[in-house]
Amino acid sequence: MTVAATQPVLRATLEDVARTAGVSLATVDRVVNRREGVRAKTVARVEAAVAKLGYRADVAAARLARGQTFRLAFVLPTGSNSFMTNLTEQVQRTADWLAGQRGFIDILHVDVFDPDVLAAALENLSPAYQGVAVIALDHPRVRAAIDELTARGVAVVTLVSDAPSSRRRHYVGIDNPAAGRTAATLMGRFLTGREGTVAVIAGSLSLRDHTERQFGFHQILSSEYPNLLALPVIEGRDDSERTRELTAALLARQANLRGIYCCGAGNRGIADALEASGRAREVVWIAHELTQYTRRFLVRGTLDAIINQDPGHEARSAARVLLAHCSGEPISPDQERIRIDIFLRDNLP
Amino acid sequence: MTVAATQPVLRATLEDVARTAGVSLATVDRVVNRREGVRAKTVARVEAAVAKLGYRADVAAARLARGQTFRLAFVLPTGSNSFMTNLTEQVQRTADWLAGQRGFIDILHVDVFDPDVLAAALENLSPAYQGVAVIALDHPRVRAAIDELTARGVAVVTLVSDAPSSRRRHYVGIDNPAAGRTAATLMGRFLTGREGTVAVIAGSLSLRDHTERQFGFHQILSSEYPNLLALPVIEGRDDSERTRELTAALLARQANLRGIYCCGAGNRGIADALEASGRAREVVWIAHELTQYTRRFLVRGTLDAIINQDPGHEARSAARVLLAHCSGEPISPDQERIRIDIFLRDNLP
DNA sequence: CGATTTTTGAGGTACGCAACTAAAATTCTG
DNA sequence: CAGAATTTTAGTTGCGTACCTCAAAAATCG
Repeated sequence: MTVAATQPVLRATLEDVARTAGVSLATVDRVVNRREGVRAKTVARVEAAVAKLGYRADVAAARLARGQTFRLAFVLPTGSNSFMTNLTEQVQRTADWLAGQRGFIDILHVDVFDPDVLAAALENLSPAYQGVAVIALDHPRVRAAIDELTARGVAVVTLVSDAPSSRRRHYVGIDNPAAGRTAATLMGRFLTGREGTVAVIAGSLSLRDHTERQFGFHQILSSEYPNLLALPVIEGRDDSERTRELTAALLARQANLRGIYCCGAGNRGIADALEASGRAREVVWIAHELTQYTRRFLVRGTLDAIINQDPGHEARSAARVLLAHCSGEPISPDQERIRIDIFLRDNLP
Repeated sequence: MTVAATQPVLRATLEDVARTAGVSLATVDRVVNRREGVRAKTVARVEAAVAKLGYRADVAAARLARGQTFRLAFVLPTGSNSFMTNLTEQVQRTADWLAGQRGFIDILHVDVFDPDVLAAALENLSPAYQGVAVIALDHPRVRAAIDELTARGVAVVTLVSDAPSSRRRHYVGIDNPAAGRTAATLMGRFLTGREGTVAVIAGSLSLRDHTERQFGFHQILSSEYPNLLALPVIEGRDDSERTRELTAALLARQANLRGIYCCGAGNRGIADALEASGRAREVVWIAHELTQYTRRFLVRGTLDAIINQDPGHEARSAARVLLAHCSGEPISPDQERIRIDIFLRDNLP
């Protein structure tokens, strides 16, 4: 049996470092916090002592001493679908957690789908916020609003939906073209050896994430699965009833429909239409976001796979990134990358 | 635009609560930390003040004041495969992070596959540790060692591989039968409409996680996909060369082999054999754990899907759970559940 | 060399909480 | 009802760090 990395039971403090380096506490403080006014020679002595003792600042003590607090704003959509409801709940949880860490999150409900309303909300944001997470729209006015916030020194991250050309510091969300490609691969492989058409249903073509998913989906489907023909995109406007009607019409019209990829919301409508048609088992249906409804459809076998982004991860990641930016700490891109989850009936959490 | 949950910019402190309740700091402390020796009437007064001011303890200050440190041991396998190497690295990272939080992790390298060696390591563990994470074996002696640690007041969590009948406090890892079922569903659906045999390659039948995966795999394959016949399990002993030979023999023997499910390690051997046979594209291969090798095979198209458990999540989760147990805090099961990831070429992180 | 600048030391305060001791208030006992 | 026993409360200290001031020491310069 070998033991690695055995650490001292008692952690070294700043004072220990000062003693072993033969300097005062103030000097150690200057070196550790990279303040100026210390000779290179002394710096080296102190750093040697730090290395020797394995000194690491106690984050609890540091935070307490610094005493800074953070105010963050999360701009989320009003009302809206199950995914957004979940996201809001997760942001609320994150807020509860952050409250113990000197961070405060205010949730602002805005009609994020109207660029003018969203931009106005960002423009009129209280200057009390050091960080903002926003479900963005890739629209000139919104971009301008984000850029202005950034210029004012406010850290901005986009959440779920990006505005890539803006000066936001970070995007917290999945790679949507890749999500679309993932859906296409699943669709193609689940339909190996079968010929026919595949329908693509989006919420709206003006939503960047939806168009990106479609793009990825079409890219793979057309290049890898020539047996499947993608039909023109249907806009369901994320509305269940409208989506149900459109799906029902589609099923009536397309006898050789083999699959449906829904890259937006309104899944309840698709389930209704599919189950009413009696072709639920035969048609491969792939949708986005794990919700109470999609979960049920998946278990029942109507839905074949769910592409998911974890709203809990997204909320926590956004908060972590904003906090890191506010306190000048680095972030580890690895841990903040939001994964594209695939859920089948068998690996549901 | 509506704003929710606006919080005070300045957080209320214990002193604020004491002032508004008209009692001393010490009394508030007793109430908040549920110590005895406070009249019911006073308790009510304090709690009213807490509620009114929205008081939340500052975790940084609390940790500092408490001043307790934690020592955790992670018992990991010596040498071993890519997954275990990744896991070790992630545990090391977690240790670095914890060092700033008054927690110390020692990594103990042990031959975890030998029940006697593992049990002995656990039995001889220094009493300095308040928590232990161990890649367990479900073996009487190991169980007994875990139970004794628990009896001694040490928090034990099993990592990756469980010992369900022991008194471990928690299992940090995936649901292995579900992982096997997930693999079977992917296999079955990728092979829709084709008939033939499917090989199952395990590391060793004495490893609980491997047998559980097989169980789940067979369960679904036999009930849902009668077109596919599972061959008797091959033991590759997690060794690439041995696995290569076995796979090559298998390919030579079974002309109608349609799929390979490898629920252990040794994937490099499978890739070699498959690619040498020229049937890499035709045979559906599903494996576990995303490593530098499996990633390459997936991108190349030799491997069709990876079932993964995130070692970073597992390391952090184990540390969080142990810490929570040590300081008597509750854990949120939701966040600590390790997901079964499915990776295709398109959603690789 | 003295004057000036740079570097260092010593000491202090504050952060918000936990844990301890001592004192006050209450209840109980004879 | 006094005095002891007990419960309840107040007051204090210390955790490890950040940040500040002021003076002393050292180095640099003209």
